[in-house]
Amino acid sequence: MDKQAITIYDVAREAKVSMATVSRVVNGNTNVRSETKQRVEEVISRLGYRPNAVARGLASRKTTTIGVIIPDVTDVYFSELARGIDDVAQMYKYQIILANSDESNSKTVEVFESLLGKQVDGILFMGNMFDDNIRAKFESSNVPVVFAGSVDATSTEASVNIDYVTAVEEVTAKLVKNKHKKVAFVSGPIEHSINQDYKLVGYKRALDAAGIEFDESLVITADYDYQSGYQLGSIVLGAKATAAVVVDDEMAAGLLNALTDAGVSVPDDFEIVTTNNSHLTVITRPQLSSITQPIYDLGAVAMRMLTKLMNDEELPIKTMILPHGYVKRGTTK
Amino acid sequence: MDKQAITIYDVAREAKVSMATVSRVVNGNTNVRSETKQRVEEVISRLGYRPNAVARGLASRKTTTIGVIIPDVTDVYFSELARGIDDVAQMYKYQIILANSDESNSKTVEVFESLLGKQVDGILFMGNMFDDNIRAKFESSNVPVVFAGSVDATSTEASVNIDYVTAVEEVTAKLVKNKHKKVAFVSGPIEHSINQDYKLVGYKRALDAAGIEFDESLVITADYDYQSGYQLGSIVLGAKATAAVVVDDEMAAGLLNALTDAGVSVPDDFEIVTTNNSHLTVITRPQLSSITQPIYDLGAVAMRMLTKLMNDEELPIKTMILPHGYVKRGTTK
DNA sequence: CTGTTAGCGCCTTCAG
DNA sequence: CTGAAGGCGCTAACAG
Repeated sequence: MDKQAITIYDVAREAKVSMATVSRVVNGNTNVRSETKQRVEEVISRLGYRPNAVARGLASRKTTTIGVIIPDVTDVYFSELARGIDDVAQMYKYQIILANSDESNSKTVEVFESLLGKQVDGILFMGNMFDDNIRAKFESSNVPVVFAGSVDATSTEASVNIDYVTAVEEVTAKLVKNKHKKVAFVSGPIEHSINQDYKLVGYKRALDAAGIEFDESLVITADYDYQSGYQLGSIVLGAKATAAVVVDDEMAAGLLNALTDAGVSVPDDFEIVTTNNSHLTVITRPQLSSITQPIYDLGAVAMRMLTKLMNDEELPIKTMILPHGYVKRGTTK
Repeated sequence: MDKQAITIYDVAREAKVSMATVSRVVNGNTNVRSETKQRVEEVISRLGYRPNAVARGLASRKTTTIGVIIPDVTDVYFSELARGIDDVAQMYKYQIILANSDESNSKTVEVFESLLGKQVDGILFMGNMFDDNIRAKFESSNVPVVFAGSVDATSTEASVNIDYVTAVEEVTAKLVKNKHKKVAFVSGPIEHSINQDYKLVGYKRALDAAGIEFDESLVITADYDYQSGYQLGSIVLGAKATAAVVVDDEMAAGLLNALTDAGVSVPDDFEIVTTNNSHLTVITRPQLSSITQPIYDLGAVAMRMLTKLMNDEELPIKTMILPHGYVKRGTTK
């Protein structure tokens, strides 16, 4: 009861050619007389021959498989990225091995190693947590890696992102312009490079530009989920903030509902801007104003870059910045 | 610039043993003197040897890789299932090749074939769309397949689900008990077996039990997303329904907001029950009452079943039914 | 245009 | 307990 009943040999015998010829037609090599090619193709479909990708991978040293490291498929932001990745991967005939890392360094190392063992042709990395150990492993491995919707200030890998600094700076400026003196920066774990080295920097720049002094107590962090956001409600209020830039839609939804439940009227008494423009932003009442970013495209472009890298092509630009925007909804005035 | 610098031969030479011995220690074969075993292990870690899974797969005919067919990673229901799958897969040292099908028959066939080509040891299928063609392919393939959170009334594959019929019957009964004569059944595509052969059946049973005649015009279908749900608002109202059982949380959120925006007060003038109890149910205002189901566990158990199948163990029960429940929130009285 | 011949890196009998 | 040898199914020169 083998997975594989018939092999290239069976086809060769049946078509009265050598296995090399069968291999040629299967791989679209043009050096085959169209007559024999047709004969082979006929036998292939008659026998239902399906090339064994494992054997092919061993012989050719290419698996047409890439590894995708994702913090959590369950996160809407990352799953949208993954969708973009998968669509262009399928387009280029690559399969995807997906592995959740939970943003844990040890798990990341583990799945990375196992991906290398599987001889993937490339790796797409999503996540914002790495230590020097991981960075070193990435750089010393011989497979191309590209970061999708994820940044590491000190990494030299290729990546696709938006300009997080400017995006956050812009929305913070909007809030400041609306006369808010105390704008909270509601963030995920501050040790994540994307928060510390990018979004927070944008936030500070806007404050600077407006001559507002940075206040550490307005930087409020928690996990990227609804419950955490909800629990932050009282903390944000306690800090006397009257507006907030939130780095995650789930958190923003939680914060919004907490404020509403506490009798704070949004946007009249408090304004909120979130960053990912996921479908959540439209489900909450009022709907969430948000930075917009082409999440799907981030994934798609990253995958496209990876195909080039795997094809030993040079990348004109290693760090790709896609355009962002802003959509005003009900949580801002 | 090979992916694989050092092979089993290198280790063998360095440790002054044959490659067979190295293979034995790598595979945990006990027939190795502990002394030589240690020597080999020392060399392995010193050289940083990492077994080539592709070569191993070719030689052993096992890839420790499974295929996961998912309608759309972006869907919260399925991504939660996928998370359960991945977690126990990692536990059993299996890798996952993920492929989106978009519930399209042609795409499903395509990814299924490509998964077989990759010599996966098993396949986990999520989705509710299949024609006889796919069914036949599943059944004639030599790799085990299990359905996770997905049903096909005429399939003989192993599967893990909840009792959709009863679950929907129960909540419909609740609504009927609240004096509603016209309860809408808001469904995804009715050609999906899960809707047609399960949930709709439960809905009808509850009606029957209450002596209410089934009214075709109260079966309202659309796509499984927020926008579709929102657009259904006027249709549901047009059908004079005063309550609805909705088969998808995104749709339910859309319907809820549409009704609210139309000035219909939920739950006073209209009651809604949804089915997946995803985090969306808690974000909407009022919060959505919902059937509860152990989505993560559905995936986890399905993966566990698959490991048994791949291990040629018999399954005591082919169709696993996990318990469901109900949580009352703000959209019901 | 087609066939022959080596491997790819590892597992797995079969001897010893 | 250990080594030798033959594949697994396919690709990739190399001849012809």
